[in-house]
Amino acid sequence: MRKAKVRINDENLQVSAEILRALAHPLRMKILEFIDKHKTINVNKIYNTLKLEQSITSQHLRILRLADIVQTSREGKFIHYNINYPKVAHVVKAVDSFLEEDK
Amino acid sequence: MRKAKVRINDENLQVSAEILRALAHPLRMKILEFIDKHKTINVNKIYNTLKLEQSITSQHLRILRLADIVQTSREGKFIHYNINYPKVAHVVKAVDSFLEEDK
DNA sequence: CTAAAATATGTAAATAAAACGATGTAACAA
DNA sequence: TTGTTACATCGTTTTATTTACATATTTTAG
Repeated sequence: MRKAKVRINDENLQVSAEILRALAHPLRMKILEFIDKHKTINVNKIYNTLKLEQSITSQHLRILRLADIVQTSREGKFIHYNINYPKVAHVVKAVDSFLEEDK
Repeated sequence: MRKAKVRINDENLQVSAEILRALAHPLRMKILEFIDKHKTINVNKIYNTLKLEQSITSQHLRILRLADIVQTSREGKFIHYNINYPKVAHVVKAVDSFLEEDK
């Protein structure tokens, strides 16, 4: 099956690299997996369960938010995090088609 | 289509993050794309065509080599770089299944 | 053997990211 | 109100990455 090949310009490279950077941290991946596992979950649960510092957790969540990898919704005092699956799928697809043996 | 869900341990997280980090740099992505485009190519062609410094190019290639994203073969004075597609595919698949909506 | 070409590596300086602790803000409960 | 909980952000220190330049290594040509 022949796949479409995406030719990438410098701006795209910058953006793609930024998103990959956001993913490329063990703690962030762990947090993401945790959110994923629960579909939606608040910050307290994340850092208590994973035994992380509150501020560190918030900072990593911020990076994920800025990269648009997660989304939030407030419910009273709580802020629920959930994964932006379309975005993740997009990233995966981008890396996939960016380097593709079958031209 | 239901996909297999990979539960990931700390070591896997570390390894995945390392590979993603190697990918997550605009210049490295540019170099990778260039290698990809040519299937196999030497360092000279890379830095001359992309207008990069020789040592910087070598240093980024080193990072890609250590992450096992590219492979090399020597032919006389020249060292040919080519992409380790199975590895890239593996990374893509890992990210893909790591965060997967369909459980 | 010596010189030059192709590539890699060492290292210092610059820059960026991470961690840490403290403070800020919003929502709610008393 | 005031206090407390949930979360975010700020300022600083620590650590990692990137760049830049010089030097080293390997191979080949002369």
